[in-house]
Parts: sequence; structure tokens; C-alpha cells
Amino acid sequence: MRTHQLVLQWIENQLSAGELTLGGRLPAERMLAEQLEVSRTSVREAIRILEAMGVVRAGVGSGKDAGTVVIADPTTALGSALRLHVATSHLPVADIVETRVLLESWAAARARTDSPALTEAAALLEQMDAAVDTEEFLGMDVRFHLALAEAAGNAVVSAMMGSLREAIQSYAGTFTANLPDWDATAARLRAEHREILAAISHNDGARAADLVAAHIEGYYKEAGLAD
Amino acid sequence: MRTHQLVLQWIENQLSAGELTLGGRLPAERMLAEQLEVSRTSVREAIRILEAMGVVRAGVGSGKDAGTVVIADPTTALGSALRLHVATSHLPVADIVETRVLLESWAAARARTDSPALTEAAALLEQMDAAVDTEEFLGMDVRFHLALAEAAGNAVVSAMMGSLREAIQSYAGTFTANLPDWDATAARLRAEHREILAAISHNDGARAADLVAAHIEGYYKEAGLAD
DNA sequence: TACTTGATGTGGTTGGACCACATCGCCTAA
DNA sequence: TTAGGCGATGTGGTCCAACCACATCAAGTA
Repeated sequence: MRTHQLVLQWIENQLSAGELTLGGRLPAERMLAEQLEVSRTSVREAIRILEAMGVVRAGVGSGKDAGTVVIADPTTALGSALRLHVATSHLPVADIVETRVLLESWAAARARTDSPALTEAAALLEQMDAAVDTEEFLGMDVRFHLALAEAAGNAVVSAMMGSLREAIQSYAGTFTANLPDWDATAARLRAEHREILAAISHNDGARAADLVAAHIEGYYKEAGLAD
Repeated sequence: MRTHQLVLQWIENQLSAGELTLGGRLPAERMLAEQLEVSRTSVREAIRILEAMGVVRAGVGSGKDAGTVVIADPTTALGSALRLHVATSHLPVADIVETRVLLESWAAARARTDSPALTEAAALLEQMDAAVDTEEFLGMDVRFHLALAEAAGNAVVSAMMGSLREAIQSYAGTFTANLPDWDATAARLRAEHREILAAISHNDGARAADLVAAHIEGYYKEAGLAD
């Protein structure tokens, strides 16, 4: 067992036991090192991993944002992992897209009408009508789809959805560049978003799922993603 | 930009550019530090993260297993991340199980009959008949379900499946302890496995998906998982 | 030829030092 | 008394130099 893993295990135990909770603070690196009788380097390596996993956030200085505090951001962890493995060509982009369709259509079929996330999605729809900048539109599109996923009420699916999106975000520019007519595409996307929301509102989960699948697959097909 | 992130970025670029490929070796830590004009500490922090992400494996000594080599193990990365967030109570176990049902039934519906993974699954079925030890049975059960997922031919889904399994592995003992009659349960699981494989062989994807969903949900329900 | 033994190179770990930063509280001057 | 400044304190961020354990390889030796 390497030293930093010992530190990792100690922290994970603290989390499991509820002695470290969301928003809580880890002991200062120097204190933790002394307490566990390891070097500060090893403590830092463990914290670096937890940071990459979206479990903690390290901040310098004093007071409010200082110290190493516990957060809960599973999305970045999964996103970074997926992105790195896409970089090694071990995870095909087509598989990412396929998985996204799978998760998102499931979420659409299962979305609860009374979910606050759904209200947020509807609000985003209005904002997207006013958006003129392509990048601004895409940013809201991301949030719209994430809100849709959240409406299903499954935290794991939401996190995975977000991470899939993040993993191929660097390709977004390439995709839009391949589109023959962005304005036309944007108009179509808006219309499809409305249809999806309408289907969910009418409790027609099956139709919502089909619409979402067609929505996503249609976009990537138009953008020329080889599959 | 923190120093270790610079190192991380450099390595990720090397991966994307194909200058570092699977099985390839990173420069030695001291060399890399000198080359990028950073301290060895920062290089090590970056490598620690990549290691946690399942992108590299570090080995001491000389020769074959020595040095830091590029691997491709997305499962452990996702698994660790999920496990940690389960520890913080931010990801409910019920959501993990639900996601597993979702992914695995999709995979069953989409499994290709000619997949080598399916052959492996069939072979595991035979071995499970001979297994007497509970732990041994469970180990093969994990591999059976992973083989099923691989038969669908989507690397992302396979990785996620494996990670979900890993994230709740520590609960496996609790689940089996809750079962009233392990032998009866094991017999049922074996029979259900056979049905699932049969459905796939007959190209009845829809039935296979239903069977898988009932198989998993039935097990956790019997084991008393609150949902 | 077979075996020992040292050289070499790898990651693993440690302690100490210094920096940048943000806050808190004392002290000074108005 | 009050307002401002300014140093003390504690945080993570970075770097350096040294040493360890380990695995291999090559030279030397019996």
C-alpha cells in the first residue's frame, strides 16, 4: 500500500462515517501529515486525486474560500476520465454519442412533470429564442439537456450525462463548423426542444424518448459524425 | 494554471497527437520535470491523477514492468469516482442500481449473437454450475454480466457498467447476508442467466432486456435494498 | 560455464524551505 | 473614539536535495 493511498483511505473512511460531510473542511495538509505520520507530499498527492474526482476543492489564503473543503461534483470526475480515454482513442466518440442517446431518451421517458428542472428547461427555451450568438446558444443547449436529465430524478444518470457532454465538448466547434446552415439548424433544434417538452408535459414518455433520440442523432448526423 | 495541470495538459496533448499510445512509456519523472522546467513534485502529482484515471500505471524497478506506461482502464476511474461520491451520500445506491438496470437491459437488447463475449458468458455459465463457494459464484456472476455488456459492442457502456458494479461492490456482502436462502437464490440466478442467454441467441432482444431487468431488480429486492 | 556482485535507472518517500494569498487584529494617527 | 494601515498568522503551491526499495543488466569471478 503506497503512502498516498493510506491517506486516501483515511479520508474515504471519514466520508463514509459521516465525520466529513459536504461543505466540511479537511485538516490542513501539515496537520493531516503529522496526524497520519506521513509526509506532506503524500497528503498532497491524495488530495490531488480527490480534487480530480470532484470530491474536494482546494483554496489558498484564509477564511471563506480557504482550505480544502468537501464538495460533490461527480460530473467533472467522470468527464475528465472519459475525455482522457477518448484522447487515447480507446473510447470512440460514436460510443459516447450512442450512450448519450441511451441515457437521455431514458431520462425523457421518465421525466417527472412536476420537477423543478423541467420548469428550468422551459425557461431556457425562451432564452434560446433570444440568443443570437452561436456559442451562447450552445451553452444554453447544454443546460437544457442537463435539466431534462435531472427531471428524471436519478443523480447517477445526470452525472453521467453531464460527463459525456463534457468529454466531447472539444468537438463541439468541429461539429457546428460542419453544418451547412447554422441558422436553419438552430431553428430546427428549437422546434424539436418544444416538441420534447410538450410530450413530457402530456405524460407521453415513449414519444418524448423517441423525439430525444431523433433530436440527438439527427444533429450529429447532420454534423457529419462518422458512425 | 497550477503547475501539475500544465504537466497534465502536456501529457494529454501527447496522447491526443498519438505520440503516446497504449503500452507506450512516459519519460522518466526526473527527465519530464527537466524537460517541462517544473519540479519533480508537480510531475508526480500529474501522474498520480492519470493513475487514478486509469490512464497510466507506474512501476518501480527496471525493465518490463518498470516506468510509467500508458494503459486504458476507464472502469477503475469511473468506479473510484462513483464509489467516493456514494461515500459522501451524494449518489444514492438505489440510483446506481437503477442505472445498472438501464444500461444492462439496453446491452442485452443490443447484444450481437456472434460476439466472442457471448461465448465467454456461456462458458461462465457452466463454471457457475460447479461453483460451491458463494464468493466464487459472485465473482463469476460479475464477469458474466460484464461479458453480457461487452457483447453490445459499446466501450462506454461496458466501462460504465463495470464501474457501477465496482462502486457498490462493498455492499455485496451485505446483500447476500440478507438473503433468506442463498442456495435457492443461486439456483434461480443460474436459471435466469440461461433464459437471458437463450433470448439473446434467438435474437429476441426485447425479451432479453426484460429478463435482465427483472433479474437484477429481483435480486436487489430480495436482498432488501430500499428503493 | 555458472554464479555472484556491483552499477544503473526506475518510482516512492521524506524534510525543509520559500512563495503567494487572504484574513484577522493590533497599533497608530487623525 | 474612530478610521486606516500594516504586520502576524495560517492556508495551499512549488521547489529542491536527499535517501530508499526494487528490478534489471553487465562485469567480474570461481
